[in-house]
This record gives sequence, structure tokens and C-alpha cells, in this order.
Amino acid sequence: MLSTACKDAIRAMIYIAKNNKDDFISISEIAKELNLSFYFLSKILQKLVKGELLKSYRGPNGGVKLAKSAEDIRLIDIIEITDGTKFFSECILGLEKCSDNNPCPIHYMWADKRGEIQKMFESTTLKDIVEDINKLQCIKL
Amino acid sequence: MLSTACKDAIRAMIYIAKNNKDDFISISEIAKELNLSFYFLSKILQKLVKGELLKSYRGPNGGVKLAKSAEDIRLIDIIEITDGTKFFSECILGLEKCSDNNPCPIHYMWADKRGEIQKMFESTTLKDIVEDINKLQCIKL
DNA sequence: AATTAAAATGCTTTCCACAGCCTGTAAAGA
DNA sequence: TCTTTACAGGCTGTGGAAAGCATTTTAATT
Ligand code: FES
Ligand code: FES
Repeated sequence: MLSTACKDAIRAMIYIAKNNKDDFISISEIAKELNLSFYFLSKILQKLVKGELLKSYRGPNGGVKLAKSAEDIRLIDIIEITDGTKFFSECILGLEKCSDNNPCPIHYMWADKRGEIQKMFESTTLKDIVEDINKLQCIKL
Repeated sequence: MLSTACKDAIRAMIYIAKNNKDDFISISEIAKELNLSFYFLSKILQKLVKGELLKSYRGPNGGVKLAKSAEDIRLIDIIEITDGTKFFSECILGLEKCSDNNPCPIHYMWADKRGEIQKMFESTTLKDIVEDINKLQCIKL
């Protein structure tokens, strides 16, 4: 459902939000901590920089940091940049033009669930997630 | 979320259930009606035959037909054969061992939605779908 | 028995997400 | 100014899904 790139992006963003200070966090540190390929992660984060969720800085002590407050970054924003939002408008059976006027045999039940998932990603911010992590200490990253 | 093979399998099964009589339906007819590659569909349906959702018959007037009553074939059965059920037990962020004891940052909200989707596929049979199609005439396949 | 229809199956090709590597470029510090 | 650090971005390789092709097997019809 989410691409590998998108999963990595979300994990990285959570890590960055959790360790959010004024200085930049290097991509190699994130890759090491989350056990990801440095090269692959670099490209994913580049996208997020272009999407204006992250700021980057080159040179010594460079790295990335959040471009805005953690409460203003929703999961759906990350998903939109890495994967797009086709998932939330496409037919689950791969047919063209998914809509109530032109439904496939399982359109109505699927559109319902799909909408709930979309709402879930829209209503969850990085701030919410970091607070959860601090509350429940047992969360893995 | 569902592989192309799985989507095609579901569409084909619905078509077969809708036209279910005593005689066999040829795969080439199904492929033509649903606008699918005959070769690809052949292999998918072979899997369903092995999975005992379909019976096949070779030679002239051969083809496939449901191996059991339409009300005994659930969408989840088709999904399980074509894609497996990893989707319903794996972590959405790709982490190992998804469970309540070992949750990722969005495990609780995701496990909830994921369970609902699973229930949806478990509780929908081909009979339900065919009835819907007959009721609402505007359904596309 | 020969022909024909249709599924079963193996082999090959195509495509794309994923991943790795290398070079370019910006910035800091000596 | 030179060296080092770290992001930016291009190029290439790989594995698995998807798709196409060809041959074999089964069964009905003539
Ligand atoms: S038409 Fe199939 S999900 Fe909407
Ligand atoms: S651990 Fe991530 S969804 Fe369960």
C-alpha cells in the first residue's frame, strides 16, 4: 500500500521530529539509526526538501531539519510527496474512473474504508506521533 | 495494495459467478469480456483451480466454473490464494513483528483500520456481489 | 484415426521499484 | 586557498511482477 520509499520517509520524519532542535541532523546519522540505505534515504529526503517539509544545509555540520513546526506536518503530506494520492482515488479493482456514478462491484464498501484511511493520515501530525512515543515508552522506530 | 493478479482474479471470479451455469466458461471469453491478457489470466486462474475455488475442464467446450456455491466463496479466499495475507499482519512502516506488544508509532490506528478491511473481505461473498450487481444495474466490470 | 478446441505449463521478455555507486556542488575550518 | 564534510543528482545494476510466446496434454467431434 505505501511504497518502501514512503515508509522510510515517514520513519525518517518521525526520527527528525523526535530529535528536533535548532541544528541540522545528518542523513547518515538517520540512516544508521533507522537501519536504512544511506543512498536511498538521501534521495527520499531530497524529495521532502523540494516538497518543503524539510530544510537542508550542505557542508560540515550540515544535514536536514523540519521546515515547519511538527504540528503542521501531517502524515498525508509525506505520503503525497513520496507516493502521490492515487491510492485514495483509484478503483481497488484497477478499473477506470472510480466514482459513485461509475462504481465497480465493491466500490461502495471500499470507498468507505479508503476514506477512513485518508482521514486517519490527514488528522495525524508529527507532533501527535512524538507525543505518543513519549507517553508510551515501548515504541520502536 | 492488491496486486494486479489479484484484481484480475476478483474481476474474473465475479464474472464467472454472474454467468454461473452448469457448463464451463472459456478463459478466452473471460479475458475478452474483461479486457485482460489471455496469457496472464490463464495463470491466475490456474492458481485458483489449485486453490479449489474453480474447477477446470480441458478440450472442446472446456473452461472453468465455480468449484463451490457462490455464497461459499469469500473475497478473502481469492486474495489469500493470489497475494497471501501478509498485508493483514505486516507493519505498515515495514518494521518487523507487528504486534500490540511491539508497536510502531502508528501501529494502533493502523491495526484498527487494517482489521476492518480484513473483516470486509471476510464477510463479502461472490453471492453478495452478484446480488448487488443485479440490484443496482449501473455496475461496471 | 484425424482434427480441433481449450487448459496446463515452461521459457523468455519487458518493466519498474528498489538499491548502490560515483561525481558535482555548497559550506566550514584551518 | 586547500581540505574536509555533507547534500544534490546522475548513472547503473538487480529482483520480482507482469506479459507474451510456444509447446504439451486432454477431450470432443467428425
Ligand atoms: S470503482 Fe472500484 S473502488 Fe471505486
Ligand atoms: S508495528 Fe507497525 S503497524 Fe503494527
